[in-house]
Amino acid sequence: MTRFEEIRSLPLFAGIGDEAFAALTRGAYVQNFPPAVDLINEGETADFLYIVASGSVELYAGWNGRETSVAFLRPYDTFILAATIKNAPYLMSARTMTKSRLIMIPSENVRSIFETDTEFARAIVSELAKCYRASVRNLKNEKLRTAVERLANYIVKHYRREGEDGHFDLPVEKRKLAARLGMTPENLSRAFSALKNHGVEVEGSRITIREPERLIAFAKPDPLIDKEETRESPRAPSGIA
Amino acid sequence: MTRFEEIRSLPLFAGIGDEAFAALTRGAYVQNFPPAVDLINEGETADFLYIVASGSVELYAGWNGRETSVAFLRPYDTFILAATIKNAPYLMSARTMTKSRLIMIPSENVRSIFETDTEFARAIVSELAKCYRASVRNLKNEKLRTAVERLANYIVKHYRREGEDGHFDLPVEKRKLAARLGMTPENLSRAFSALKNHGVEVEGSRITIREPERLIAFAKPDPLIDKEETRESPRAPSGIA
DNA sequence: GCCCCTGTTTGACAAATATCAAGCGCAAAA
DNA sequence: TTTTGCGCTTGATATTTGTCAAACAGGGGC
Repeated sequence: MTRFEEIRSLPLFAGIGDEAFAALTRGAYVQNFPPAVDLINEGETADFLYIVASGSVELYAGWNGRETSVAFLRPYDTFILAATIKNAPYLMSARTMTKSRLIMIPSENVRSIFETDTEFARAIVSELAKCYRASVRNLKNEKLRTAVERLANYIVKHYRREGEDGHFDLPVEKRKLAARLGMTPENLSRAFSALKNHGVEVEGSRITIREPERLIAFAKPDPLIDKEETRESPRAPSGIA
Repeated sequence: MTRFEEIRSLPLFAGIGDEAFAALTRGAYVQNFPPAVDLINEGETADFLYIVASGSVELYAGWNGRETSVAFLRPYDTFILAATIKNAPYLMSARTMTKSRLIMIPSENVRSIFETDTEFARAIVSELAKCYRASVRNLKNEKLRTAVERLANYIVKHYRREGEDGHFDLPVEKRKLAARLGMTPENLSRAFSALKNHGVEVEGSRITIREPERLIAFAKPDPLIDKEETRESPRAPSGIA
């Protein structure tokens, strides 16, 4: 029994042995953070692999005075895995969005247990592939869709996730959502207005989908862009012999 | 000695044993393709891992009648690694750009050798991390920069790669470059014009950088967006004790 | 050498998105 | 309750990017 019991059963660790898990968490931290705390900055080198145990974390990046959000993370997402593995500088910064509990595992441990534990190696690869594919989806979303279309698909995704009873609350400030969707807050405001014509109503952070069919007809969600992937790699295609 | 001698020394295979390499290439193909041949389509499932042995390949994706280029590959890039590992559908399509020779390794082999060969596992992870990071750079480039800025940085990158003697030839059609940089051909044309004010001259596919300092001052290249990464993961930070 | 095809450029215009400034509204602090 | 602050919205406008159509240019086949 360790401080890290809560992550022991995560897909990333479920398959590995007790000694390997102990070695992995040696020198690891569990730490609580208030909202809006900077965790890492792009350009720094990767000393830890992070796991979100509770709360939420924003990955973002900047250039030439501009800034954009790349991802919103929830339990039990990991971040900075690629930089950890390559022992390379972070490409993104991270900050807490809400009060959060994070688990920090020394990069060195990740690299060395990777060598000795095949199950862990497989889990790492699967997690990495998941992150990579998420990034490709993100890129397609950005390059192939307009701002209104991105918002429409964001709403469809949450509509499906949070029960399809026709409404949900935005989990983040609108300004952050705007950055995540690659637009300005003003433009997001107008995009919400535009979606009134497609059966969406907004009141503060409460989103009501009056006519799901119309919204979906407009958004044209595509599994190759919008589907959320699990970390677990299927050993065989499900459903097909 | 096998048909696959030419890839035996690639970083991806260099560290693995002869038997493992033989097992990996069992059932593999080397195949020549003319230009503009469709290789795979997004949504299909991954039967092979591809390696570009010669020529060049375009990764692209479409949605709702639109299409965009995601990457241009050269020897000895791999593609579709993440889908191979997760046994999941491709998120991108691929076609040859020029006459190309491709090596195709059955996904099943990749997955099974991954289990038994630690060196191969490490190489796979490193390759995957490289692709992931490239995708993040791609996304930052797209979200943080205007069309003209993306073009300027593209030129700076090639200026540095192809010898800094002040000129180089575009390796692809302008229409494809436009798609890669996330704009229309017409807009690319105008972006080239705009760069005349920053020391760049264009004549057909010949790019001449008259005033590199001015171009670079405008482009503001950033290693966290524009640097090209090697697949090899450093075992320790170089230069620092 | 000439023609045709295709890719590129240019121009005029429209749509999408950003910017700047002001006003609004709600919630926390006084 | 009132005030204040901050995030959000709205309006006016500028910039960026896309669309459509036409002109242009160069290379391959005849």
